Amino acid sequence: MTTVPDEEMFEQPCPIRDVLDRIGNQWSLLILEALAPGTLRFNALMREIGDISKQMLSRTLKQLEQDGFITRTLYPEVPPRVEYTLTPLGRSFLEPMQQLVVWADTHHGAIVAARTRYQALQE
Amino acid sequence: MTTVPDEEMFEQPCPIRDVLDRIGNQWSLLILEALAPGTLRFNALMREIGDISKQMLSRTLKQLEQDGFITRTLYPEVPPRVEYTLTPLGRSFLEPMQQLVVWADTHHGAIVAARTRYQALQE
DNA sequence: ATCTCACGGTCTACATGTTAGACCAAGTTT
DNA sequence: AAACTTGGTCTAACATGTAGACCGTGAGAT
Repeated sequence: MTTVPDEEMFEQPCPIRDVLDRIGNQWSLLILEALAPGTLRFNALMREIGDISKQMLSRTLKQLEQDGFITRTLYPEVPPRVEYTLTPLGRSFLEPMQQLVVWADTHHGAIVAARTRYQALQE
Repeated sequence: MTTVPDEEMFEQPCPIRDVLDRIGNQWSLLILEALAPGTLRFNALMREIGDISKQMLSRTLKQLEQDGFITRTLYPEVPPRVEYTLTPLGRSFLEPMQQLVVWADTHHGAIVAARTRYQALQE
């Protein structure tokens, strides 16, 4: 399973997989959402998200910067000020993501209901 | 950080968070996508996805079933046959998800370019 | 003048999540 | 009768995520 059988060598960058692996995780999505209203500083982001560790915030921000979703601006003051802002690419991603958020909001009730139903069947 | 300051007690099920925590991960998204064309059996799903472990597939499927995205049908034959199918809820999720896939496909080039640019700035 | 806090991180030890692979029971193929 | 198939579960190794200490500088409180 580490080595893919020769028959299906789709290890060549499948764009969907590549992108989904990056943004398809709680933190990236949440950070992007937090940045949607506007620029935020590191600690402000942390407060906004609430339960992310510094390390994961730092690491995920670095990834998002690498992939061109956000820019990182360091103002060499003291104490240091670092601002994170969505790039046009990042902002363009907000649209499909909003669809997702709307879907989540709309169908949340159905999901909770499904869970309850499932629970009931378990006894 | 374990205990949220009293001021911002949004521990009440934020629907977006709740839903995103579940489907906001590689495997859920990938399984849902694999199931989009139609019903699949356990091992077929594993082959389709390619690099998921049995345990994670099993666990994620159980979650998706709980949340009402898919149904699990066991045919008591031997060897056992188990089929996974999207529910209407699951199918309705495909739409915002497709938007995301289209976005990924469209902007993949830009992301790769951003990575290259970032790499170049590092030396 | 010293004590403490804020800033944006990094580092380390621990906790949790994920993986590969053995194992299961029973029927079908070799 | 030995081996393979099915859909999983279990375990031990490994990868990832967490909390919390720590850093240096400057400002405000004592």
